[in-house]
Amino acid sequence: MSEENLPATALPEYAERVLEVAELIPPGRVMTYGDVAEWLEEGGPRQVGRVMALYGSAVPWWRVVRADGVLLPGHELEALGHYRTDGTPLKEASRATEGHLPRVDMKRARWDGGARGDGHI
DNA sequence: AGCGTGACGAGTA
DNA sequence: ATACTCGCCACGC
Repeated sequence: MSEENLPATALPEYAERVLEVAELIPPGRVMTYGDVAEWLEEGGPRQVGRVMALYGSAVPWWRVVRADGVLLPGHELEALGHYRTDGTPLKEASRATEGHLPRVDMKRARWDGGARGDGHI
C-alpha cells in the first residue's frame, strides 16, 4: 500500500473548517479571507480563497470578502443583492463611487467572529 | 526541479 | 485614489 494514496476525503478538513466559519457569519456582517484564516489559526488568506473558490458555492460566500471590500468580479450583482437583503453596510453614497460599484463598508460590516471571547480559545 | 497563477493582505510611492 | 512590490501557501504545467 502506498501512503501516496491519501484518503482525500470528499472535503479536506481545512476546507470544511473554512466553510463552517462562513456559515457562522451572521447576516449583515462579513469577514475577510485573512480574518477567517486568522480565526482558524491556520493557513492564509489565499488558502481560504482557494477553498471558497472551490466549495464556496455551498455556503453564504458573499459574507467572505476581500479586505478592500471590493465585490467579487463576476458576482458583483449577485453579491450586491445578498448584501441588500442582509442589510450589509455598503459604501455607495458618495461621489467617489460614481461610476463604480459599491463596496462593503468594512469599518462597519467587519465581524470579529463573535469576539471569540465567549469560550473559544 | 523551477515557474506562473490565484475568490489575498499589507506596505510603499 | 491608483500602481507596484513582497510575503504567503497550494496547485498545475
